[in-house]
Amino acid sequence: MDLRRLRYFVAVAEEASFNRAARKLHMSQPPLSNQIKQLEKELGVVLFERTSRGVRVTEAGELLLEEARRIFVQMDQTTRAVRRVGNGEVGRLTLGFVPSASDEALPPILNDFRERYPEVELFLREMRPNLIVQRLHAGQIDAGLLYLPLEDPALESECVLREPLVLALPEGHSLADEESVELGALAGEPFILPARYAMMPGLYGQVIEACQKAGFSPEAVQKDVWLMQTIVGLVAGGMGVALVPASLRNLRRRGVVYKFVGGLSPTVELGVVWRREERSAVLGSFLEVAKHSFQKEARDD
Amino acid sequence: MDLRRLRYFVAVAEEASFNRAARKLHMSQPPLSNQIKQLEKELGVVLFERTSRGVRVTEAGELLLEEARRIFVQMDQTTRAVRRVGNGEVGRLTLGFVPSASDEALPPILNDFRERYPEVELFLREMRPNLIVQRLHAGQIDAGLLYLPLEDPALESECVLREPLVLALPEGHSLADEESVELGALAGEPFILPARYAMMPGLYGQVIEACQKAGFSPEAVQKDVWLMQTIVGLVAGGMGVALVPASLRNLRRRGVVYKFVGGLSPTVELGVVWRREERSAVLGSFLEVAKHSFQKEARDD
DNA sequence: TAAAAATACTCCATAGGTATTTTAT
DNA sequence: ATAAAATACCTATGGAGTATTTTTA
Repeated sequence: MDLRRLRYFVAVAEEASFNRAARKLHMSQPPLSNQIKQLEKELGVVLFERTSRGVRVTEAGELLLEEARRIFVQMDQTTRAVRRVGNGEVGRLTLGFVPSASDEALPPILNDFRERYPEVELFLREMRPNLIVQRLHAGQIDAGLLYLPLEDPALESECVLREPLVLALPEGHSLADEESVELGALAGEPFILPARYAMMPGLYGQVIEACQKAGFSPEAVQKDVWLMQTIVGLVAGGMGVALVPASLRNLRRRGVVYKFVGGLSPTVELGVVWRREERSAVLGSFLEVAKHSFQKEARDD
Repeated sequence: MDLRRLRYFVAVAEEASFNRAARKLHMSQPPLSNQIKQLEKELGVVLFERTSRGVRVTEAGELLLEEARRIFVQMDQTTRAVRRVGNGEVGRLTLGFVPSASDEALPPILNDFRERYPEVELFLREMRPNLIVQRLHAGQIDAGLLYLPLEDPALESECVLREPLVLALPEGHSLADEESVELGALAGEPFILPARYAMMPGLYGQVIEACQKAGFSPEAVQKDVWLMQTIVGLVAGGMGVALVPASLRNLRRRGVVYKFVGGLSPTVELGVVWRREERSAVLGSFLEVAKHSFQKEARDD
């Protein structure tokens, strides 16, 4: 019993006439009669009482009519629902992110995403970058937000926010009054360095690279500091200097001044990461929004 | 989205492989791939992630799989239900019958019918023959049980019980001691006659006809008596004699004796009546049982 | 390279069209 | 006599088959 015949049946039943139903179905009457006859044969049941001025459904036809309508609304609802899931308009998505992401990058992404895809359930989990990678592999999160680059063939990433590194100095520091500081002037200064993770140069890599380009290796007075807040705290305590993402300036803290780095200032990229082979539609939706909101940010600069 | 494609989809999803699914569906792999592709195109949604060692449903596919299964059970239940209604195994039927029918004819019919079609709701209404005809025309009852014949082109009837007419005499009557009575001997006797209805000779017609064949017209001391019990009561009261269906002998009443009529005894037919153009399946079931139970009765004689 | 899916084509079954007949009012 | 459904026959779309190529682990 296929749906075309069921459609034909409903049309004939509703029009109480093969001719009218055929017209409504944009076909001629004979094949319609044929299809109904085949449906009746298949069911082993007479569905219509044929009279000379039309047609009337039998009791069995009455039942089939009701059920057919029910089946059609179910089919319709199913197609809609499947399309919505397929287009990533509905579903769930778990996102892991490093705390710094919530300063600048995350809020606009979340706003845009919630507006465009209100029926996607979003689960947010703050975590360390290495955990993000691990959980991505395990399929426990669908996307991550962390500092690029990332050397992992199974993962793909794209920049969401590019920001300059700025120098964080203790208030009383000798360079604290300069307008801009050359990175080379920091050779020999005690540095507070962010955490480094295997296979993920990330922020640590950018800081080291920037110093090396300026001709020196930073002297680590403290390393593997996980939270940016902590780094800034240590700077405020006079333990040393640090290179931090510019958005950290939002974190105004007594005893710390931020200085732009002279010359071609080093930058760091916060990016979204996902499993390369993952094809889920909600992820697609999320990535679309994330990339789009990056371009918007870029234009705002 | 037609059901064949949905079936194919379910098979592929369950087997997690186009090849295995094709084998299970008794078809080759390429057209199966085609059908799935067309389904995906129609929905605008990717249903499978194709890998080199098989296939895995996407999130949208997962949803479609669930819904497809639901649709299939619904289709299945619908076909079953429609078949049952179409075969007259389920439904409702209202039957009108004259009181005499409940003596002999009705009980075995009802027993057989309830046994074979336990899911047909049966409504029974005792009524006069003219009402039976009227209600049949009005569609308020589906079948009737009354004394034949019936001259009505819109109705069809069939005999369910043929019984001889017997003579009911008051106990003290001069013929009460005879073994068998010739009908001719009743000429001039005061007769109690059953009711007559327009277009329905019925019992009245048979009595008159029997007497006429015996060479006389019955002398009506009382006519248009509706209930057989009343006729027998009047006989017991000595008001006259009557010809009644043999099953009335079940009604043993003081002051009445029943005598077989000699020669070729007149008979009367109780029959089932229905609208000629009515094609309902439950009616078919009922008529089948009613006719069958008549043949059984006939064999039992 | 081996296993599975995709592509390219060929064929035929069947849905649909046209012409006509049958049926019932 | 007329209107509607059934029948007969024809055409063509599209589903299914075979052979082959592409893809990925």
